[in-house]
Amino acid sequence: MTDEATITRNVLADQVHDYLLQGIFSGRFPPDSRIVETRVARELGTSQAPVREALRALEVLGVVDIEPFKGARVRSPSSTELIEAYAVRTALESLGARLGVPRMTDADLVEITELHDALQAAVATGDRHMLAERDAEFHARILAMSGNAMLARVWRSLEPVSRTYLTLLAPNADPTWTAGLHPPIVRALQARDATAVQVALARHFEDASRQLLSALRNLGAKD
Amino acid sequence: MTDEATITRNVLADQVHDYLLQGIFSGRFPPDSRIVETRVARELGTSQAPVREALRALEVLGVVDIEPFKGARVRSPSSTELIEAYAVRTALESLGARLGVPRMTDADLVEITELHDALQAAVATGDRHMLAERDAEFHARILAMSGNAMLARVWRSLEPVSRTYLTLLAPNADPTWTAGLHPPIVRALQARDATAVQVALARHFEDASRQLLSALRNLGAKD
DNA sequence: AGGTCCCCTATTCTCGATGATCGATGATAC
DNA sequence: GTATCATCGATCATCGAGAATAGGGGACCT
Repeated sequence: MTDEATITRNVLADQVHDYLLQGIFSGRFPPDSRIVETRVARELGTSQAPVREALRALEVLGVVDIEPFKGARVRSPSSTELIEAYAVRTALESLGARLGVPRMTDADLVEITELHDALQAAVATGDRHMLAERDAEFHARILAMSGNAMLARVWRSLEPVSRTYLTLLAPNADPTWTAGLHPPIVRALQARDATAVQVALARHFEDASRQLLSALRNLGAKD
Repeated sequence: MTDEATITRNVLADQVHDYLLQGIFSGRFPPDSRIVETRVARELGTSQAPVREALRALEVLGVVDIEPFKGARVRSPSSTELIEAYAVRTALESLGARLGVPRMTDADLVEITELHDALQAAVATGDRHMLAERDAEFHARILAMSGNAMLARVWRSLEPVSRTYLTLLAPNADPTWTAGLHPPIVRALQARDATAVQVALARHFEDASRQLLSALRNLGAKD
């Protein structure tokens, strides 16, 4: 999975793809901002073609929106969309837990605990960008245990939307509330209790949705 | 959703995209066969660029596989992948039912019943291509009721994989078994019993997986 | 005979240029 | 003063050609 990624990186379009994706996550390309093909091409010293290919891939991924002859702009997920994505994520992770817990090795458990510690450390620093990354890693690791590659792929396709939330809307919210959501999940995993994990995930989702809604309300709902 | 599709059709890349997708579904491009950019371009009277963009989109969709400097070939999902996809599909549809049944109108119910009739008619004719289409429509309609656009989108991204199965592996199996899977779902919907729908869907999944496995075994498992 | 290297072909990948389309700006008519 | 229309700059969409790469077949060496 990872080695494949390092091999595939001889193609400009892929590099541009990563560049843009990272740029979007880091806030360099904020939501709703335009991405001008020629500008990016000049910026990276390439021609338009690879940029166009990358943009088209990003469109399918749901990260940007392309209108013919008008160009690409970064999608800014509406509040409903964010909550919808969270609901789907939870359903997927719940399936992941049901499949994964019976297969979970001790090594898995150690790794997840470590990732959880890293997540908590990120919460402590208050660095939202890193927090989003750690959060993604933690959940992805749980998904990976399921052994269902398709599940991981689908979840991954959903992740950019959720991440946008954490990096862009969270500035108005207190990130420390995230801290409390994950320990129950870890405890349930340590007990190897799949049902408990599912319950913990459901609570995670409910709390996150609630927080999300109130954060959006404070922001002045534009959707 | 549909109007957007008709608007976007002034761009060659999109037309090529549809052309290829249809070609794959119809068996014109069988699994594992190469798709040569220059050939398709000549075939359609365009240059390579739009073809490349279309292929890249199809790759993200999971329909084709692109290896750098080696080209694109139609993905032939392995049996494990198919079953994985089915599991994910079921989880998504289960969520869809839980969200959708409480919102279901009488008109929804009528439409679903009609789609179910159409599905049964397709079973009767034995036309596998049409059967795949009707099956997709039926399930998509249930998903749509949830009102969760993100859920529909994710499900849609998974659909090509499942459809490949019905059109390409089913030749060896008897398609009539599909007929028995759906009436329980419809009945549960008519009773507006979300839990019953979820149970019916779970059964649908189990039966489909079992059929799939035995069909693959007869075919000589290559995965 | 077996293995290694090199060349040759098919195809991908990239580029720079050209045509097509949009949105805004300003001119004209009423 | 307002509404309609032509024009212009910016940007997208497409093209055709040229460099880069993989895979296969033959010549050469051992």
